[in-house]
Amino acid sequence: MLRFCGQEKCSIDANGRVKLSPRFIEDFLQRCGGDVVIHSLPEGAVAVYPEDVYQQMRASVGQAAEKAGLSLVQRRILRSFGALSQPDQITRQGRLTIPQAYRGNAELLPGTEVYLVGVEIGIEIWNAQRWEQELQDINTHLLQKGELEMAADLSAVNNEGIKGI
Amino acid sequence: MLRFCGQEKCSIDANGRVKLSPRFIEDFLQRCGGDVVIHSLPEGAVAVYPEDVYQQMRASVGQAAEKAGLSLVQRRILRSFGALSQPDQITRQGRLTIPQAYRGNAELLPGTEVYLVGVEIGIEIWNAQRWEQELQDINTHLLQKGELEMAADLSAVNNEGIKGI
DNA sequence: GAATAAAATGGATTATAATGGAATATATTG
DNA sequence: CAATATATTCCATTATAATCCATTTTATTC
Repeated sequence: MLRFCGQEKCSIDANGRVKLSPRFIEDFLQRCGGDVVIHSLPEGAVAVYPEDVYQQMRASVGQAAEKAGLSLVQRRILRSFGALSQPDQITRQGRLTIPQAYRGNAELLPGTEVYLVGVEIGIEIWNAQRWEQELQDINTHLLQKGELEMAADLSAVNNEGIKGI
Repeated sequence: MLRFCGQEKCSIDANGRVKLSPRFIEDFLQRCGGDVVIHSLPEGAVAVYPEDVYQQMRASVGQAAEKAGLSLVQRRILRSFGALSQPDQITRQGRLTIPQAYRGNAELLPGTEVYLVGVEIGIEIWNAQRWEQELQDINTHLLQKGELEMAADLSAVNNEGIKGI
């Protein structure tokens, strides 16, 4: 079954909350009972992951916590995870409060238009304008990659001859 | 479960105390009953660790006590832990007094705006302005890293050619 | 060593913000 | 077009944060 996909446009209420679409609510309830982790992304948006998904992501980066604190570098790593992530709850009405501290960087202040974007392992919340820009950037990148692939296909003829076709 | 994470903005009261957020209070009570160690960080902030976390960090530096007095390096390590750390208590109202001696270096004088920052193994208390700078530095670094990864994705096409066709 | 002054502590009060629920408006479906 | 479902707004309640004040402790001075 396909989870956490599609996009929905909606707005942030006066208290800094978003109401999720029924599909996303269902996805989160089934996956984690509504216990999620909000993560502030450097590209200017926030991600919402089921708690265990976040734990997995976090663990893959490593860094046994207690050894840290000794070096400036390790403290910065801890900060970048600790400060930029925090637990949250999807209420029984399907609402989610965006943490105060993350609103500025993501431009998600009360009243703004946003997109809820499915990213397969969770969702992301984007300022509407920014999301439209991001979509464009993604497209540009994919097109560039496509061009490079076509070029590589041609140059392969010189180097190896044709295998596949 | 996720502990010691997120950020909260608040201010230092007239007597040099901060009131922790309920989440941090809970984290400390569960972890150590409110017995913490304050450590003055060279980057200009103070860290608050549960006592046992601090002990572990301290232990990982080595059995300095026996070797003490033998080398300048050892003596300096002892000093940096001895002089720059001291025990403290989170009161039953969730307040924490910032030791006089550490207020200057961290710019945490009575009346100033601060951030309480979760760092997974404890929290850090930052002067608000300084923290905003630090966050920006962290974000810039993460963004740069991201850009490099995107570039690598493109150049991978050249190296591998097309496999699929 | 006693008295005074300064500071620190703990509690309580007030103001502000977050929360949950319900009602209304809008969109979607049959 | 009617009925249902979903989104948005509003309001009452609760929780939280900041402020103030009385008490205790510590330091200083005579």
